[in-house]
Amino acid sequence: MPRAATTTDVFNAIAEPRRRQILEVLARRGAVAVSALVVTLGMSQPAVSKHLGVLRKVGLVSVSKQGQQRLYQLEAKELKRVHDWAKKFEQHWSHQLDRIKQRAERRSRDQRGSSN
Amino acid sequence: MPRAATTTDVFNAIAEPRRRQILEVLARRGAVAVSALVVTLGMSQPAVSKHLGVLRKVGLVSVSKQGQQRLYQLEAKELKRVHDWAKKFEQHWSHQLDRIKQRAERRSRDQRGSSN
DNA sequence: TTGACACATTCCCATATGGGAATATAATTC
DNA sequence: GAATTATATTCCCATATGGGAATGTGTCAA
Repeated sequence: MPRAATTTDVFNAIAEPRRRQILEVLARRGAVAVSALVVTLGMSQPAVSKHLGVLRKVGLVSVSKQGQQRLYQLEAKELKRVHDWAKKFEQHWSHQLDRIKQRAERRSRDQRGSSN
Repeated sequence: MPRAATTTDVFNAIAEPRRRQILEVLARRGAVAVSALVVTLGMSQPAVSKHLGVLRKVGLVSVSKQGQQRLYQLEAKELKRVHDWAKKFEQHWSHQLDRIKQRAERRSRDQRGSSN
């Protein structure tokens, strides 16, 4: 079995850094035309269109026509799914950070006065 | 340029559903041996080992030896990066949900009494 | 030493990729 | 209609994939 298609789901779609970049631009600027993305990202137009196609297939962006332009817009609710998934692990990373902090504190305490 | 390697970063690593599953199991059960994962996930042992290799390369898990077993453990701080990235878009999805709610409320208000 | 076990690695293959180049399509202007 | 502009699609290719099968490696036990 080969790697799953990038259009399989949000997780596969956002694996590509260029596509994450596109989402970030859309988040900042609202509805953006393809040509504007081409300029902003310094990519070829076909490359941008293909990435947008992937993002669209997984529901991360939506399009609307305006004259001969296509305005792409972020559909953030799909990103909430990523957020929610990662959030499951929240207590784990905060616990681990706690442990690191505790160890650091213990070390500095031990250094200040090992005779205590 | 082909697709980036799965070991490139956390985003590429978690694109694979099996690997997300593995992380979830590790989150629930702490330090887990490979053979236990094989049973739990119903995958072949080489498949599990390969996925663990990917997760390890991007720092999502760590290993420790115990006899002939290898115990794998979640390193959650790398997942925090995913969480933080997605969180950037938080206001977007909550705003969008707000707009949906507002529209729904307006509809029901209009239906209850268009004469008001 | 010889097995037996736990795990990692290698070899294989069908398949999807991202990007460039070229081309197609659609809307606008003249 | 013809030329122009904005975008999408197609064709190409080097490359990485996930899984199965087979094999390698390290550790324990007798």
